[in-house]
Amino acid sequence: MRLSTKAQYAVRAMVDLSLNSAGRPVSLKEISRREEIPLNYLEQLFYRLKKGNIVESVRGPGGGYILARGSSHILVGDIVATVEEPLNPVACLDEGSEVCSRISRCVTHDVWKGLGERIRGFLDSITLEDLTREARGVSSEE
Amino acid sequence: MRLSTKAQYAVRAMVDLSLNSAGRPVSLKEISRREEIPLNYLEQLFYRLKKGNIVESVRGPGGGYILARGSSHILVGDIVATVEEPLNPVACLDEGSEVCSRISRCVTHDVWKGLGERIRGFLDSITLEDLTREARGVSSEE
DNA sequence: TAATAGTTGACAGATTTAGTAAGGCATGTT
DNA sequence: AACATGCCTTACTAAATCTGTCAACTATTA
Repeated sequence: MRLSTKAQYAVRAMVDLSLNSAGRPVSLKEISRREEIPLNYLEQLFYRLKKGNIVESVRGPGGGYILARGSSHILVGDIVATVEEPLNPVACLDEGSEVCSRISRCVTHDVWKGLGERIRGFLDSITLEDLTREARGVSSEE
Repeated sequence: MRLSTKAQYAVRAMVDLSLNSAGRPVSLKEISRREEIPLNYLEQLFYRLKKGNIVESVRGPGGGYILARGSSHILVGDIVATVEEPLNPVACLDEGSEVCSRISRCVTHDVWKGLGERIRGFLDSITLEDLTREARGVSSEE
C-alpha cells in the first residue's frame, strides 16, 4: 500500500514552487537543487502537472513554472491523482474492468471502493496553501 | 496506490472460510477451488494469518483452518496488515527510518502520516462478520 | 503405516518503478 | 538572426517488488 515516489516528489516540488514563487516563474533547476530531486525526473512530473492544469509554463530565458491558480484551490489530491494514474486500491475499480470473480466478489469490492473514496477524500481535504503555510511555520521555528 | 493481491486474496479467503465453516475446519483445497486462488499461494497467506493469530490450523485428515476468534472480533485491517507488511503510504513512516530530506519534509510527512491513519481507521471499522453477513445477503438475492 | 493436510524455504518469471539519456522545440534577449 | 535558456517528449535500463511455483518436510489420524 505504498504511494509512488512520483507522488511524494510531486507534492514536495509543488510546495517548494508555491513557497518560492514571488510572482516570478520558478525553474525546475532551482527546485531540483533545493529538493534534491533529479532534474530529468522533475521534468516528467511537471509535464504531467501541466497537462493536468495544475501549473503553467513560461518558456525562454528566466522562464519556469507558475501555479495555474491560487494555492488555496489546488488540492493535494489533485497533485497525486495527476502524477499517479490509478488511485484505486484494486484494479477492478478502474475504467472498463472485467467483472470480479466468484462468490464474495461484491462484498470485498465495496470495501475497496470505500477505501478508495476515503483516500481521495482525505487528500482532497488538504490544499497546497495549507502545506505552504505550515512549511513557513516549520522553517521559522528552528 | 495499489493494494497487493495478497491482501485482496486474503480477505476473500477469510470471508469464504467464515462463510463455510460450520464448526468444522475448512481445508485450503476447498477455498482454493471456490475462490479460484492458487493453492500454493493460499498456503503462504495462511502461514502468515496463523502467525498473526487470525486463524488456527487443524492437522491431519479432515483438518484445515478455523477462525482464531469470533468473526465479529476479526477486523479487515487485521487481515490486510498481517499479509501486507508495511501499510504505510511512504517508507519514512516505517520503523527505524532515516530522517526525510530538505525543507518541506515535515509538512508532507504529516500528510502521509494522516493518510496512513485514515486507511487503517477505515479498514479497522469493518469486521469479518460484516462481510460475511453481506455475502449471505448478496448470494441469496440472485 | 499409509494417507491427509499443514509447514516452510527457495526460487523464478513478469511487472512496475525509479531514474537516466538525449534530442527537439519554443521563447526571449542581445 | 543567433544564441542561451529551459521546457517537451520519447526511449531505455537497472532494480525492486509482486505473483506464483516447486519441492521436501512434519504432524496427525484412520
